[in-house]
Amino acid sequence: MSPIERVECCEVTELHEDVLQQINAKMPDLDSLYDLAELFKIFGDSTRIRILFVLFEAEVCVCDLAEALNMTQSAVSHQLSILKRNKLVKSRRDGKSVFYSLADDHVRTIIGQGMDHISE
Amino acid sequence: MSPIERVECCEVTELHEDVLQQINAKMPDLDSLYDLAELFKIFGDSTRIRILFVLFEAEVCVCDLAEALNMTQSAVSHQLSILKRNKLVKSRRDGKSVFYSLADDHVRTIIGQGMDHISE
DNA sequence: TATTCATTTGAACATATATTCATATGTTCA
DNA sequence: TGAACATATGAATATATGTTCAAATGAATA
Repeated sequence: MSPIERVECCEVTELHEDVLQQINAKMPDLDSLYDLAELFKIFGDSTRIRILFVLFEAEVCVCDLAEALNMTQSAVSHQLSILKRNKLVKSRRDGKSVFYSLADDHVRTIIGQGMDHISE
Repeated sequence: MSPIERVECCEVTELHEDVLQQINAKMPDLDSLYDLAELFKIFGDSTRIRILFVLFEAEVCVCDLAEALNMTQSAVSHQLSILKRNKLVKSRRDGKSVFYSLADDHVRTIIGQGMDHISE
């Protein structure tokens, strides 16, 4: 029988041991938690948020996005590549222009929840 | 009557002008967009995500959190202060210990949506 | 095919942020 | 009151990340 590891904090052992075991049992695996953090990190930048809000309204080309956000086309393109790499937007080339749109409506849901939260 | 500003991109003017006006009309004010990004930024760190998952299960003290996450008490405390400052968790002192818990169930909803997304 | 337009990409830079370390604060109890 | 414990906090450090600049790629067209 393996020795029970001592919990060094709060001068308490068994009680905390119980709680910690229950917590560990329900905790998703570390990979999922990292993925989740990565997902939210994508939404955690105002440029990307603004891009997504534009795409809620219409499919637009890169230069229109730059115009709408009053940013350089390069900066916008960099952020679009992040959004695309994470499958939040998709793109379609039409002649010289590339048009971006939302990959799916999941994005709307997540941002909608966030809006609900900040408007209390 | 003010002159209509020229759109410099894609060699197109009126067509894009239309789209941009429609987009601007529906776009939330910049402050809200910044707040939204700030909110998601909080969730965009795996340490904070792990803390929140622990708090989904139980109200725990700082040293138990440090133990559960295998991190220093100081690092956990710093992250807790961020979560508290943004009203995602609340705290309660009991003797020498300080116990943290979720501020409200909105947090569960947001993280739940995120989990739905990453599990495709 | 040479030119122009739209976009992408890589490197450099500046800024933001997570953790560590040392120390301070707050609480209990002898 | 002094000692021990639990937590908080400030400064320093290392890393991550967003924007800019310059240059490359891709597509249309004269």
